[in-house]
Amino acid sequence: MNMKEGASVARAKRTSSRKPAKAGDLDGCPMHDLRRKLNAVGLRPTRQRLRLGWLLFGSGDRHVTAERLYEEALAVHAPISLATVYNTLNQFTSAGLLREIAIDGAKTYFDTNLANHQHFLTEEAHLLVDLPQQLIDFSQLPEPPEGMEIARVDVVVRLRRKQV
Amino acid sequence: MNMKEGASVARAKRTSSRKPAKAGDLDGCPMHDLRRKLNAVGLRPTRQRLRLGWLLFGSGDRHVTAERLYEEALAVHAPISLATVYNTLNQFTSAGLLREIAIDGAKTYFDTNLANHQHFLTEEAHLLVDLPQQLIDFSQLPEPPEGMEIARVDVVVRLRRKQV
DNA sequence: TTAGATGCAAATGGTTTGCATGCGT
DNA sequence: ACGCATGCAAACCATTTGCATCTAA
Repeated sequence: MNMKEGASVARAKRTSSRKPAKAGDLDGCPMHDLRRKLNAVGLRPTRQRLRLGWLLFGSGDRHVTAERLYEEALAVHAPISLATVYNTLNQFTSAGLLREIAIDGAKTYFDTNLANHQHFLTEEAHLLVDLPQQLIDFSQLPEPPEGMEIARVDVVVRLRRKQV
Repeated sequence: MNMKEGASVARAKRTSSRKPAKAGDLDGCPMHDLRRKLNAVGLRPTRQRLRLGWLLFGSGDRHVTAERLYEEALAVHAPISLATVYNTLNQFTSAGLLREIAIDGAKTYFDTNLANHQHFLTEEAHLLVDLPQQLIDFSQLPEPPEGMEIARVDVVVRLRRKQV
């Protein structure tokens, strides 16, 4: 069973070049990483979760809404129900694979970048971009009330078109 | 016309004592301030707007949802339609009397504190509290992209019950 | 008198859920 | 085969809107 993974391993044999290619290949294989990632958090690697995972984690950091991801899946002929997109995003989030971003208003964004960072938000386009640097000096966070601790700090820098 | 403002000017003549008790009456009078506040932004001081304004601005800084405000109005026997609460909150906000707070998830909060400040958010209770101090060193805000400027920076410090 | 405000109910839009069917193990 | 996962449609919930009625100026 699972010929595909076998095949991928077989083909993984390249030899030359500086990068530790051989072993790296498997680790670098998106699909393989994905299966591992899902297994690690106890989610079965189903067709739909792999599709979405591929879209989400396939290339750099992303900020997506459920709707957007749904459209992308359609676009690459990987149909999936919108409800499943929502369910999957929520599962990924509570499994710690994604992070929900605090934006007021209607839509919820999901971020594949789990590191501590902040965002630019352009108000019209509703486009989110990671901030290049840390804005907060966490050493001066205020004391939380008795019995509470700081779970996390959300920062959104709202941009508007410059008035001339 | 506008006898009321005339009257206020007349009575505003206070002379003695540190705590201008008697005269303070008018300036301190919530209803009077409210009418002035509404006039200043071009909103007619209707019964409903005065009711809500009284609840909102009557005592210190507040963080409310539309639903909550609606219940409060009922509680003080100042009935008002929920739709009107929403409309009024939005009007107050675009008039600059309130500020919308960026919280992810369902509900929208409105803040009577217009000064630049940040918030604690307790995750279960969904209770918002002003932070006592500025967290951000605004001198180190990153350059916004070409043609954009920073409209504002939202900060939410999420609290959770301390794990023992 | 009349433009603007209100209330109700219906519409909206994002998200969730119930349940029958499908699929991974 | 078993149990979790999926898809669809209906349910949900906060918020908005259309329209007839009311009210402040």
